[in-house]
Amino acid sequence: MSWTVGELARLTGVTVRTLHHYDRIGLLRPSERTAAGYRSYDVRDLDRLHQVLVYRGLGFPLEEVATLLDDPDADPAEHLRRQHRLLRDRLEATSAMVAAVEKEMEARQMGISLTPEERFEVFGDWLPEEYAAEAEERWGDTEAWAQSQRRTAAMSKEDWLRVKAETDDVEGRFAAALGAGVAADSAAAMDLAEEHRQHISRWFYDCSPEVHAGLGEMYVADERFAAHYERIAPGLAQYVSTAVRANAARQRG
Amino acid sequence: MSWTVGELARLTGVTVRTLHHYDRIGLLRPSERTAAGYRSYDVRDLDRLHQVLVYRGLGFPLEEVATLLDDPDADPAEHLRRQHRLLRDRLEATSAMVAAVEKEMEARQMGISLTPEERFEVFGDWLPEEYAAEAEERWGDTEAWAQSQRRTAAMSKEDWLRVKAETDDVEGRFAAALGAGVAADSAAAMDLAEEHRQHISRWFYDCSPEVHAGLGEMYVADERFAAHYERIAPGLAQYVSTAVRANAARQRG
DNA sequence: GCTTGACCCTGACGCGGCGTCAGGCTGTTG
DNA sequence: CAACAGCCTGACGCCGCGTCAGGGTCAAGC
Repeated sequence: MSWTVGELARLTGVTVRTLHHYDRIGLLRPSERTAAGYRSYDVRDLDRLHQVLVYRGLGFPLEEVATLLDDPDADPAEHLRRQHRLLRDRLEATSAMVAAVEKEMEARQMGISLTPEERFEVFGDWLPEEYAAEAEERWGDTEAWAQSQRRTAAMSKEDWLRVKAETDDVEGRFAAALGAGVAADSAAAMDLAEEHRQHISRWFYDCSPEVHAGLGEMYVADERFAAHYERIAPGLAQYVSTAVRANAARQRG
Repeated sequence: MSWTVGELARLTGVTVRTLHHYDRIGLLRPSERTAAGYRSYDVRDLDRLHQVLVYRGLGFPLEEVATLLDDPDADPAEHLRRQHRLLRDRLEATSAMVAAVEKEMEARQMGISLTPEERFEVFGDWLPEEYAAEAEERWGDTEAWAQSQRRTAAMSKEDWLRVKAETDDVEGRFAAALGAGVAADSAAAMDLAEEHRQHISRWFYDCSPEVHAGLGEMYVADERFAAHYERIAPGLAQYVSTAVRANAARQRG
């Protein structure tokens, strides 16, 4: 059994133009041509196309796909293992994004009683603790988010203003410590971190030192957190992150 | 707080060139310029960039991203909902691909005692039942795959040759029936389907009519199955699929 | 006050991965 | 043998940037 371009295209969901292109660049040459010059693809070509499409779907440039598939040292099983690994990475990344979007949605619902102007007035632009549950999920214990939901749902606008004031206070003192050259892993900085942890525990959810350390990692790893702190003072994201993790180690040790 | 191009680029992981581009095409204009003409991005720009990157990551062309974000009727919550939906779709698609690759790997392991040449000699190019577990997963009852693993692991090369001969026989008679104009939902075709089902049950795993019907769906929906049958005779994938499902209905009823 | 080096600007060209004609040959069906 | 679907080979275009080139800006250190 063999196929013409059009048939293969329909079978695999790509366009005829794409197959022409792959022929031209040498990525997938039909194993035969008819007397009239028609491309004729056989089953090996189909197999190869399948591999090409997986790699392409994973974002590889076509030239690299060609070198991968033409490598005589790479057996089919190796391709499968590689593809499996890459697909799982992608799966993880996507579910992280899904979780992040869900948290954003929930955060919005949470603040539903406030008008956009009020929210902006209260939070400046962004309240990092809203995203804490993202860390939670990564470090287990998903009960915390529900807890946070319950507590914050019951909070009045005045409560929110107090939260905001406390947050500003701690963050301001972090920034001051950074500016004064206080080491991020000094006792003073760790005390601030501990205050920060208790602030979260009081207003949002039980924030164990372990969970707090997880948050600390996110303060530099997650662009939104990083941006929040960098906006207050350059280098603050790294500084708070270090202090928080040092404090967590101290609490544990 | 505001940022220069370079700072925003580092913060968000895009390149300066990309930000220039987005400015040029009007997708993300910095809300200010310094006296010297430097771009100055504020927090709203950061927010917008965030949205842009999510949509871009989902594969939207930039122009469409712009219209989405500039639509005055679409509030932020709607964007979040849309993004959530799309991300979940992608998640589903990716995990389907992961499952497919895993099945391929397991199938390879199953045939590990045969050299590639022998495998090719025995199977032609591809044995559809190897992939049955993919259907299994979709219709529950994952015990079947393990059963298949146990049985096939104990099979000799001679057994495989018998399997291959039986498979060819049934498929050949399906093709003949198709060629002879026998209706796919006729009793004769259903008898062939029943034979096919028992063939699977004998050699691989208990294949209930329900599971068989699931396989039947896959024979047209999955390009690899479809290709296998189309290679024997054009239209055979649809034919076998219909016969198998008709037989399943008959067995149930 | 001047240099140095990092950063910013605006063109302009190029490239990957095709989409989309155009102009012409092939092959099956009635 | 006509018609129509499907094949062929150019060739041009588009998107989303990468990558120079040529030149201004700004903070730091001498």
